Amino acid sequence: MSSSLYRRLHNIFGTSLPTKSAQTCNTLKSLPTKESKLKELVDKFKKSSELGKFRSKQDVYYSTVHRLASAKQFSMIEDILEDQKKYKDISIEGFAIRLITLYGKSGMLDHAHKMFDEMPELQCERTVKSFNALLAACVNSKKFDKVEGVFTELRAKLSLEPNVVSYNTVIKAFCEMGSLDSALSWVDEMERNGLDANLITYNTLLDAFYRNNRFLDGEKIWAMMETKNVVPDIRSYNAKFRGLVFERRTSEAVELIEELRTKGLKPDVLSFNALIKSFCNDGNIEEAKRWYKELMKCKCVPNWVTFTTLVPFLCEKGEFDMAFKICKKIMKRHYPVKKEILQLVVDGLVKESKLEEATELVELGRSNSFRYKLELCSDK
DNA sequence: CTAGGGTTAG
Repeated sequence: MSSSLYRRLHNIFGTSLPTKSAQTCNTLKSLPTKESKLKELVDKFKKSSELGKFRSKQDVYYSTVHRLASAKQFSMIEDILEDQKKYKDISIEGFAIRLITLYGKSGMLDHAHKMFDEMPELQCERTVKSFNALLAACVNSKKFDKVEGVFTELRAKLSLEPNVVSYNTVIKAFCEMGSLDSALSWVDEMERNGLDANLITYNTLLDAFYRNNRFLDGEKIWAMMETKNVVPDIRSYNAKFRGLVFERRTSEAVELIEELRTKGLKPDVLSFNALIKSFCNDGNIEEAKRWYKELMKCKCVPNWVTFTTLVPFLCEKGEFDMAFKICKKIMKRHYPVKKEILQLVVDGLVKESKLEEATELVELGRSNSFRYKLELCSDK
């Protein structure tokens, strides 16, 4: 192998020493730290918030807060969200809900709760929707054990009537805690209050039961749906696929594809991923490949999971050409890719002296890092 | 603008 290719392969996987120029950069220039860059972002965000049009862009709020949360800059999140309370929008419930949701997704449940408590003094009406946003904030912040308390306390104190969404959120919390039987008893509770479980309720339960390897109970939920005339959708089927794959019942998974098709549903990426995984488990590469092709034929988009299940298996079987093709497809969609898997493919291609392909993958890997796009002040 | 359900991880 040429030495320059070798060096490039090692650079991309980070196993070589930093280059001279990088060292110089770090020592002499003292690059702006991540925090100071984010601080800049915070200031820009607060300045932009003065514009009413900016405040209506909720996706910018979500992406900015998400970026700060993944950098663990929680005080910056507090900074930009508390700053929003001075605008008249805060008396619109939808805007307050946005802040509650953002705090919840950032794991800041106390802040979400405080926001909810402050709504009356901010002249903002509270309905069951903001109540539900607070319940969801418990779930999103993974403080699942807080849900029940918030539910009972607020129902008593504010005499808000919970609806299906409220119950579904509580049920989700119990599912996440693995308390599946409590989740079921909340379905009863909800029905005692005159509310019917809907498709979302059932899908939440199906997902939890099959995921916890309680296949027979999953089947019981499925039967309940039928008696209540709730029509399963592709998510219901995908939950069942997970159960079948876990139980290594590959042929039944194949039959399930046929079944959902007769019901007028279309399998999606998750369905195909399940089939691919099942055949990989069985060591059946031909069928795994066939289902990948079927996925492509159905105009589904292979994703991170497709990649992670299929590519290592292809490498194991020495099918580096197909592994290469799939890697290219995935990386062009800018999914962050596990570099250990990429390494397997590159090693295989190098072993087969397919240096051009190996180089191409390495180059793609270099540009594969996730890029954050944000256009602040784009509406000035 | 407004609340609830899917694989990873950003």
